[in-house]
Amino acid sequence: MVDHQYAFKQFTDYLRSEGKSITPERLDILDLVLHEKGHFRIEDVIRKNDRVSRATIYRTLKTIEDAGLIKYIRTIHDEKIFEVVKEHHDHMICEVCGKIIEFHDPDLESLQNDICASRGFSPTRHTMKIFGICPACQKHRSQKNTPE
Amino acid sequence: MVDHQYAFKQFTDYLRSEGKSITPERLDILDLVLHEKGHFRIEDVIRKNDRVSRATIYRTLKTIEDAGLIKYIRTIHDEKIFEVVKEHHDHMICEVCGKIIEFHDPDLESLQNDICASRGFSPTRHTMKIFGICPACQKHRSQKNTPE
DNA sequence: GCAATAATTGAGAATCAATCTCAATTATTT
DNA sequence: AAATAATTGAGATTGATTCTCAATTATTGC
Ligand SMILES: [Mn+2]
Ligand SMILES: [Mn+2]
Ligand SMILES: [Zn+2]
Ligand SMILES: [Zn+2]
Repeated sequence: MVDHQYAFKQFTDYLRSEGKSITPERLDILDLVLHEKGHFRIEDVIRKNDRVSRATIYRTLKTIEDAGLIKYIRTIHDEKIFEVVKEHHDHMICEVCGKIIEFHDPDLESLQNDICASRGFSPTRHTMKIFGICPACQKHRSQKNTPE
Repeated sequence: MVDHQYAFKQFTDYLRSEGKSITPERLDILDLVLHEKGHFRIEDVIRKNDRVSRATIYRTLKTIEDAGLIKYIRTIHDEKIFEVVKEHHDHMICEVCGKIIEFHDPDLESLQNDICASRGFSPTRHTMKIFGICPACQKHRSQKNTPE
């Protein structure tokens, strides 16, 4: 998981370095976000919070993103899905149930860097999403299709 | 590039197989799209066409996408960018000038498949985007930063 | 080819997430 | 604590995309 105290320090350091104020609204949203398990949508944050306005939630999520503490991916239906930034990883997304599986492969990462180097491209970050069918959904399917 | 005649056949076959009509509007949009070089936006299609309505353009781009003839990626600014589907490839996207560089690496592809196999995930497709700085923009930067 | 039937189209309305406005409030600085 | 600067909230606005439905066009079966 993520060390909340460290995340708060990161965030307040970022705010100070940018000349931005440290407000209860910003700290509340960060706190809420840190308590989310896995992936979440903006509407989740709006729903779970009755104190901070919609406008400030949008503004603050962008600020937290700029601080490097959250990021988002897009589902197969093009929905924005946020997550707290941990170690770098990529995603497998099930096209049947929508489940998101995180993975990390050092060989993949270094191969990507090699490919960039060979083309003179200087990479800063990447996203990779593999769409397909997760193990659980494969089981369901094979059961349904099994003749009696 | 892409064989236009073959693309039209693919599209009309798809339409027939789905019980959809073959209309001048649909063929016009496909023709326009096939003549686009590289990547294009919906607004480009709307601008370049004065015959077909906006609503039909949206509907038809989705239909052409469903037929597997175009797909889209998202830029760093989250804009939808379409392209005609050719051989599979991935993208490097310059964060300075927005340039999109296509690449394909067989080792990368097979490594991805291995990773999926090891986790019991059955992949159907993937997208990978590497953000960074393209060779041209690196030159500009080093020139600007060079002391006189 | 022609009538009957089914699908598509276009113009504008509607939707909806995201952004903007600006006066009131709150944080920061001195 | 006062002065200054930044932020917030409520609601308006935007803008891309989708929807509506009557008019038009394509398809199907003679
Ligand atoms: Mn993740
Ligand atoms: Mn491409
Ligand atoms: Zn699944
Ligand atoms: Zn560039």
